Amino acid sequence: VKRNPPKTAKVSEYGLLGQPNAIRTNFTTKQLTELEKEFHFNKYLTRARRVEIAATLELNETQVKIWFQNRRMKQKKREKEGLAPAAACRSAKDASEASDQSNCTSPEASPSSVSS
Amino acid sequence: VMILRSRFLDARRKRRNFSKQATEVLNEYFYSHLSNPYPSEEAKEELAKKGGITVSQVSNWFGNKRIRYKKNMGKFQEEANIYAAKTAVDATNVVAQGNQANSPSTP
DNA sequence: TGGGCCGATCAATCATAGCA
DNA sequence: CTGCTATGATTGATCGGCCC
Repeated sequence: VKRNPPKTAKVSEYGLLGQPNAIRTNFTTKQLTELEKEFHFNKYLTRARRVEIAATLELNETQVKIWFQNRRMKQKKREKEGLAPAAACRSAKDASEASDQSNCTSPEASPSSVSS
Repeated sequence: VMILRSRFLDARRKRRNFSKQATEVLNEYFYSHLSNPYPSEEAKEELAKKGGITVSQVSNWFGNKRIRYKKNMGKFQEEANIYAAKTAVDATNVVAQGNQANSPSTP
């Protein structure tokens, strides 16, 4: 249960190649939209689906895999903080959290400021 | 360009700086565990409670702190001296040490 | 033995807060 | 008001561990 610290000799041990390695990929809005859509359909991917999506979005299978992984973690985190801090939000026994977006404590404003 | 983004995808970035209390608690832990600034889940929960913030915020704070500290230790020397000695659970080196005016006050 | 997933972290970046 | 720095949050990607 001990998380280690600086174990990773070097997460960034690339320096000795001079090759712009694994730089942060910037997914396009379209790619993100598609990934998100697929995620709501299935939280987990099958090999076939992964290949398909990767091809469609012009991404690596790994990138698609990692995206889903991070997305699942993100959702889990949201669910967790969406209920805990809302202790005094309602009854504290049931947990009817469906998919996403169901926060009582989200004073989000909708600044409909689009384009410029 | 069109990646103007943020408005819909991350519109929640309406951050507010942490309270003095929270910052105090976090820094105290960080500098008193400089050799291993990785609080356990339990420690994070306690820090969160003490600081009045969420566990995620504690994690974010440590993540940012670790990286930024590493990137420019000199810039944090001052606050390091302020918080360090308090709970010298560990006194391993980091870079430049040598001065230790500890045991000032122990709450 | 190899691949996927989880949990934690890293590292770069975004957007705002805060101060001179 | 302007410019720059401090700082909280987000996220693609990595690392070690676990399971099958």
